[in-house]
Amino acid sequence: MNDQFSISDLAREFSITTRTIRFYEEKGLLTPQRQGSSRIFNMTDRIRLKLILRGKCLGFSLEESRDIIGMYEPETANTRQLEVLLDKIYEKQQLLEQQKKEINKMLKDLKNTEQICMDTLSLQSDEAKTG
Amino acid sequence: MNDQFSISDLAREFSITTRTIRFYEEKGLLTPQRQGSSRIFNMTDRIRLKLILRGKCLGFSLEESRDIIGMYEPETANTRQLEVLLDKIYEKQQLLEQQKKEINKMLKDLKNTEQICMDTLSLQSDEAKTG
DNA sequence: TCTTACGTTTACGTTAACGTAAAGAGGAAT
DNA sequence: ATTCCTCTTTACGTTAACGTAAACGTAAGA
Repeated sequence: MNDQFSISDLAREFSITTRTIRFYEEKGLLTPQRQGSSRIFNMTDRIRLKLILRGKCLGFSLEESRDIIGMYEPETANTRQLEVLLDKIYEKQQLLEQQKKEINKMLKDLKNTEQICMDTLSLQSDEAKTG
Repeated sequence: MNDQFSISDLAREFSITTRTIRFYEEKGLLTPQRQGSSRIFNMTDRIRLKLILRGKCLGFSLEESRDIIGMYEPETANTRQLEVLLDKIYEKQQLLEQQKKEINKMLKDLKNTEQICMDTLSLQSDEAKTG
């Protein structure tokens, strides 16, 4: 079945440990089915895991990732919940745009330092020739 | 002097605690001068602190920020160090570009969910009128 | 002179996010 | 039958990044 994953399937695919996956379940971020005592994950679980790891890569806590997951699944929400959700979405969008700005600043600075490094290196190789 | 900051000056400016600043010094990320027993920070310290906090916002550890700081101050490096530094810079650039991609994915998804929310809400308000 | 505000060091406490080890169950292969 | 592999639960351990509290020094202001 294309929609069935064991815990080690997912662990392998995303290069994490099974402990990590169990921990996420413990925290309520994943809710796999059971076959006997073994966990069976489906596509929804897989996507959630992907979101968690993406959030992690961006410096989000698991609690923030929990929010993010909620933002991806608005189907069950009522009007009030949807409004709260929209607010959260706006907020998160602002934060992401801000992060992009910080990244761009850092990239610009790194490019600058890169140039300095290369200039210095080429200067040193010149000195080696003439000195 | 425009280039002198007390610990609480910086704490106030960046909305962090003095404990945090002392902690960064303890870890060797900041190296303020002393006036008696009091710490005196200069512009370099301020910039370093800014870099640390920017890194933090992007999910970097203090050790990674230590690396970043090194990338901003290549003056003292010799040839070998510069080459290592360049490698680190390339690596960090890759990572930052990757982070930007993740952010864009997430922004796209959020925009999508936002639309769904708004559609659902407007649908519900229609139902309220006709129901 | 006393309080208030700021600074110091030392040191134990806390939280998130897992790591790691122990002890065991269930199924497949030799 | 036993070895191997994957799975389970329980539970203590660990690290980063500070928080918090105690106990103290110093200088300004009422």
